[in-house]
Amino acid sequence: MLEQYQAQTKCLVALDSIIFGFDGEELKLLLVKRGLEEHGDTWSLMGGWLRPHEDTEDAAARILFELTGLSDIYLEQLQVFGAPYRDPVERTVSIAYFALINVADYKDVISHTFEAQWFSTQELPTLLFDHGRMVELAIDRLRYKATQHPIGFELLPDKFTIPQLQKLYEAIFNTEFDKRNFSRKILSTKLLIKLDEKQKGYSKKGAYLYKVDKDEYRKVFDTFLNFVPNGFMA
Amino acid sequence: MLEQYQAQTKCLVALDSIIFGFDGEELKLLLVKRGLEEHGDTWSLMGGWLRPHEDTEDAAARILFELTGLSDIYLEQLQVFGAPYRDPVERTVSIAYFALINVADYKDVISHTFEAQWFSTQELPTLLFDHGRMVELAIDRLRYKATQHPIGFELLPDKFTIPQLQKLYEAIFNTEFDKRNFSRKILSTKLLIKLDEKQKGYSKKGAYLYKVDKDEYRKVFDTFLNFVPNGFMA
DNA sequence: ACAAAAGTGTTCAACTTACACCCATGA
DNA sequence: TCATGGGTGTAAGTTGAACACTTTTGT
Repeated sequence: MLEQYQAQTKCLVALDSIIFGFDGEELKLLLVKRGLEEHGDTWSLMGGWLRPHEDTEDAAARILFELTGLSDIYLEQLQVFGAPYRDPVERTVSIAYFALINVADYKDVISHTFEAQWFSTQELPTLLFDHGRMVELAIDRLRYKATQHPIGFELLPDKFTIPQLQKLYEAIFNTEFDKRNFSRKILSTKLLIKLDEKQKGYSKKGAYLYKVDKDEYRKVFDTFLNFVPNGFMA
Repeated sequence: MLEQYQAQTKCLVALDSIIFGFDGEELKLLLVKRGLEEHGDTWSLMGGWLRPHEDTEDAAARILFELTGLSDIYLEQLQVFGAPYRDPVERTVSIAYFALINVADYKDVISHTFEAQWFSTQELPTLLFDHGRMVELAIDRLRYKATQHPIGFELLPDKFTIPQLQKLYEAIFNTEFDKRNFSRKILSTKLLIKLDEKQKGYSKKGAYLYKVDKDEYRKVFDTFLNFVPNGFMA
């Protein structure tokens, strides 16, 4: 009975993360250049190996922490990449994740094993293996997701202004929105709480700061799939 | 340099498919009871092992073919399930896929290694390992997807009627729609071509048969992510 | 005083929803 | 002839898109 298990081939399991950040103007990706010993000086996604007794989600979070020093961040499984020769050294199945982090939180956490750098999603270098395809897919998925879920907040600091949020969505979709319509729509979700402070410095007038109503936010997220929807069909 | 690879642990990689079907009334799942030697008489998803030089997508399609005799069917990666002890026998990472098949095409392809049976999604048996969670996730995903993509056609025969399609969507969302609004909306997509035939037998009057405009269908699918959308944001 | 960004309202078109009656046919 | 399911139109409400001016304040 258990010979069925013995007879099967085993694979290395890697976890690679597409790490999105937003600097106020552009959507960015955090890429690493691994030490020379490994894959020369090709930029690649942040990745690592699954440990023997580790959950795959936990492993992705661990690896992300090792690079950025950040924990408790938005991390979603993207897809498995399992072409047989994707890694020429040895058969490896890679589970790709995408992460949304607030660039301001990522304050020069220096990784000693990796050289890390933010790249604009508009001009990325050539990436290792199939990492380029992973990135394309992740951008599509981020867009898809952002149309349906109020996911964008994950990329901003705790307090932010509506113009900042608009810039973020404009960067995600690579387009422009009308600010009157944008603010009306965003406020109609009731997910934002207006604070008494204004952000100063960026503009002369200053803009009101908002924070996310976390309870509402979670509610929207969890109940999202239980409705009868109105996209293509309903 | 390559010791990095040697030092890593390897896992078994399984592929498990959630196979959806529609019988005209209910949304169904095809489950199998593996031979007694293996996991007793617990119902489970159709699954198998990744072969040494096989792409993961190909493997999922192969396993599906082995059970159903069907090829070239809708198959989408759902998620990896990688909890360390999910399979008590040996560490196995499972890639879950969901498949949409037209029940009428699956005409008693008898699997000699497996006992297979359709179950209503409303009353499923207890499933092996974490297969129950996979199923829940797959149903959510099918709903999500069906709101955005005209994916439902995959579950119907080549020629179908609008009332049939409506029943299908009602089964997917477990709700009811107004038939006037439904047909207006479905026809507004321009994805259906009305045929000159009527389906007889089911109703006295008979209903017009339609087929999918495959070119349009592909177009919609491929371009779907390139628009600026109107869900939560845009 | 002026430049730069923030904030706010209205109108029109498109879409969504709710709702009811006649049609064709087989039994 | 009647029971069953198929097919169609309209009005009201809601939502989305387009559009311009006033406010604040740092320089």
